[in-house]
Amino acid sequence: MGIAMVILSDKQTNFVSVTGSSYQPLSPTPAYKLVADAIEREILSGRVRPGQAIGTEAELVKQFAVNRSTVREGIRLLEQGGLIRRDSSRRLFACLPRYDRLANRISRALLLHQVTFGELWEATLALEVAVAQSAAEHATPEGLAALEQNLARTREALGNPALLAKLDTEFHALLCQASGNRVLRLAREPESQLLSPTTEVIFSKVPEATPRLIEAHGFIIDAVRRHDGEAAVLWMRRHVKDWRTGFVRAGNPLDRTIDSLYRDKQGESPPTP
Amino acid sequence: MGIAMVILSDKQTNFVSVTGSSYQPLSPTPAYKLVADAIEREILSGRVRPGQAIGTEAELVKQFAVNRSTVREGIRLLEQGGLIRRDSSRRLFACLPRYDRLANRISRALLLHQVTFGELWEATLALEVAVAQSAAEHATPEGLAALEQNLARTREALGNPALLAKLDTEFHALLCQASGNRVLRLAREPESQLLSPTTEVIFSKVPEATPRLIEAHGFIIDAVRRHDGEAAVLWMRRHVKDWRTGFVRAGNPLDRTIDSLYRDKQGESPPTP
DNA sequence: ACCAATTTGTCCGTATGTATG
DNA sequence: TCATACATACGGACAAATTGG
Repeated sequence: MGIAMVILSDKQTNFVSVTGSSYQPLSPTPAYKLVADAIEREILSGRVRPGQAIGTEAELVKQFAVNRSTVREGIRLLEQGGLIRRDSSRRLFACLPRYDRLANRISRALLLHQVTFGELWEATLALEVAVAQSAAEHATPEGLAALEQNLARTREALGNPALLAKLDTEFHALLCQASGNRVLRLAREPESQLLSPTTEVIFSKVPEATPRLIEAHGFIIDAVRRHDGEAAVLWMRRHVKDWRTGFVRAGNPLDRTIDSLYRDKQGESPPTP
Repeated sequence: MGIAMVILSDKQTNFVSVTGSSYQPLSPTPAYKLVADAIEREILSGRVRPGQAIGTEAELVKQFAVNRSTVREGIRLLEQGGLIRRDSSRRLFACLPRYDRLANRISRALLLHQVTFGELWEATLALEVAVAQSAAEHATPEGLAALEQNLARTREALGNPALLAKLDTEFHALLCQASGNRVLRLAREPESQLLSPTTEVIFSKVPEATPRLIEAHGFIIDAVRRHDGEAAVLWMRRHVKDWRTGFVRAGNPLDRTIDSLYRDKQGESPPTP
């Protein structure tokens, strides 16, 4: 019922009385957006915690005194934004926006903006180096174990480009997880999504890439184990640069757009939610 | 009309005939989502270029053979996702997802995930250093002029924390623009949004921060002018570290959550679209 | 395991005000 | 001025799922 008050007061500000006689409409916000905003405020302000239930549609209809379709339009806005979710029983819950959904959006946007491999690589270098540094500072034994297991599996994947690419992507994700930095995790996800298809091509076209990858991953793990940030950064930098070299050796120019890479692999569609 | 075919064939795959007698429903995708997906495919595949017009609602109704409400639900999904837009005449156009909208989403998510200043700072350091490097390599005279103008205005803003914070934020945005790397631009935007309120606090509580900021900005501009990436990186690193120091001097622990900072400044609401 | 009430998903038709040409 | 198209909102219908006995 608190929500209803909010929206009603908002509605009143849609019109401002002007001294004298007339009224001036002030960008009358649509009702469905007022509904969405009111609920969003509840969540962002912390009055409704993630995981906590929002009322049923019927309740919201009563509280806001609007039609169910209107409530549903507002809800759809928030659902699309990842702020609320429906569980199996389809009741509404506040929730934390999921990383992968956000990352998907960003990947899609970068594709449409026709960013080049070079731009993507530059950002990746910066982020991966930061991840290496942070992982060396914060890694736990469990994180290290996961990395070592990944390396072991990589050693057994020689000659299997698809699997190698998958394991390489996983290695960097695990390293970032070990760093415990959620901002880095969200920032590197889109780049990772977009670049993984290039990795496979490199492994199939540039044979020497595989041993160098295994060497680099091994040294990075060693550095992380010793909490030696400098060494981790050094090897990570080398590793990421190697991979740019591989991309060029595979016959691609650095200013090739990422979406042209996807367009070539006809079957594979770009990241879709 | 090509779109209509797509959706019709999709509809048929909702039901799969099983050898013998019965039919098995296969997660019947709602009609409005089929509409949205069909249009999204057109855009992502490049068959519809950003800026190009989509049909009117009535045309889509005919093509998909569904009710207008259904078309509108689908359209709203894409509009919310930033893939299509309406111009002044309300006709539908494909468009490039806007950076600031995406960045807003991410900022909101990071807030809700209760990331700490430390996490944010770590990512910012990495990205800003990369920006400095890239800007030194790619900056044009126009980009440099904009940076210099920003610096001049900063020198005149002494003692005005709010304006200083605004100009500092602008400086880093301009530098990133000068680098010409759109991936970096999108990656650093959310961090920038979330951290700008902390900047203001620092300037008001830590007097020595202002001259150090002006000094650093000046040296960064010099380095960029000389295309001296190393110097640009050096000064940027110093600058970003300074700012962490300022945050601590202002009395905050590094593991303070960002949303707690926003909650304190009651008036200022967190980033809303 | 069955039934009845509730809730949600989906879709349709209509109405009103507004912007466009 | 008028016709058209659009945004918004409402009301309702029916199917399917969920809940609570």
